[in-house]
Amino acid sequence: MARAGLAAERVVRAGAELADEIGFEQVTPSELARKLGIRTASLYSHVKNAHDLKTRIALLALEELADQAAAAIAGRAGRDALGAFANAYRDYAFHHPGRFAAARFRLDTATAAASAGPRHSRMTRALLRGYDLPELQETHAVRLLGSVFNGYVELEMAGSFSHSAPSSEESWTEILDALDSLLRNWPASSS
Amino acid sequence: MARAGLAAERVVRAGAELADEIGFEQVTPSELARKLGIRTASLYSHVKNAHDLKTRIALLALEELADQAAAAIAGRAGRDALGAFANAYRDYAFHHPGRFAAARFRLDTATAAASAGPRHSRMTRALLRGYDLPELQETHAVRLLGSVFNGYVELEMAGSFSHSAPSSEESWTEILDALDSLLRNWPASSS
DNA sequence: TAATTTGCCTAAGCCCCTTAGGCAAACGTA
DNA sequence: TACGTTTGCCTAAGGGGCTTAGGCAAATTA
Repeated sequence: MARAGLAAERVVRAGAELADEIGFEQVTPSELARKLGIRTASLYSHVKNAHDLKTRIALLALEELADQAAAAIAGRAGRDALGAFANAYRDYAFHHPGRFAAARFRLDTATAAASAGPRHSRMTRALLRGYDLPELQETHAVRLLGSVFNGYVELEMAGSFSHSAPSSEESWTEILDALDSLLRNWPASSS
Repeated sequence: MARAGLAAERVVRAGAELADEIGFEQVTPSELARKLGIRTASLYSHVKNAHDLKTRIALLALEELADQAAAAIAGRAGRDALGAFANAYRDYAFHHPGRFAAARFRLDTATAAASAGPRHSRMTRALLRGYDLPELQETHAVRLLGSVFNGYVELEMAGSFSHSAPSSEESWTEILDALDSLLRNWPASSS
């Protein structure tokens, strides 16, 4: 019999492409159907509804992003790994803005737990093992890095850094240097 | 004559409340009309369209946020000011999640330039004057702080930190300590 | 008081999301 | 090869949201 699932995956993949073309927010059943050259109603054999479509695109993006980040840090450590890891995020956002936005789509708890999300934290933890952080501080550092990567890329893509000198490129490098320095000299907890 | 503008402002204010109640994304002309007890079409005397409505709510939120941040740093310096400033953002997001999301709404260049956005950067710069950063590094630090505040609050509100120990509260304090430490020991540029 | 403006209304068009039910082609199996 | 099943798409239709056009009564100003 014709295998179900394959077609659904093609649809989701087309949705991801569409997201990069017109923005994740603008990805809707009708728009995707237009891209695929079929009637909107026909999409509902492959996807439950608009929310389900966005969720699947988000899951795809999270996987891709995790794969690229994993490849980036393989065989590296310290500032080298930090830069490669951070650039994996930033480059992915640059090349796939719609997918990157999708990766930030709010998933419900169960879906998030089954997604590649946890892989991202584990990789960040692995990255930090190259630094000598007090164990209790590691989670704080994970959260800081996640905040900076997400926050910086979001602001950059919103154009916040493009209307003033110095270039975003330069700030990015300096910020990575600063984070590297911070991780080497993490302050003792005051509490 | 009956003054125009007042009514529009009431409408926008109601829109901001609605955003806090149901989420900024869900704020639409029809939903707002329901809240106000009028017909959807009647809103169009006060607001140009759905996008205009969201833009106005965003501008309102940016102003409010800037006001609160300004009040928070008044008379403070160093780690004290850093904490007060950062908490102003985080508290605002906590008390007004919809408005906070609105403040991150993508404005077109002209609107953004006329918004309270630039005030935010100026305040961040003022904050940094309490630290002895090389002048060329100041912009990088501004961008770092913006990234961390935006990124952390977004991840926190998405629930990313609520399913694992330690508490987000604790991470927040430690991260502020870490940033304070970093600003006091900003690494010399390698380039 | 008279003219004007405001704020809301109904009507209507267009598009989107979603469900229901049908049909032809493709596929696996005998 | 021939049959039955599954798949992938279709049309039809309901419900709702966004938006424009045109009208009317109350409030405001002069």
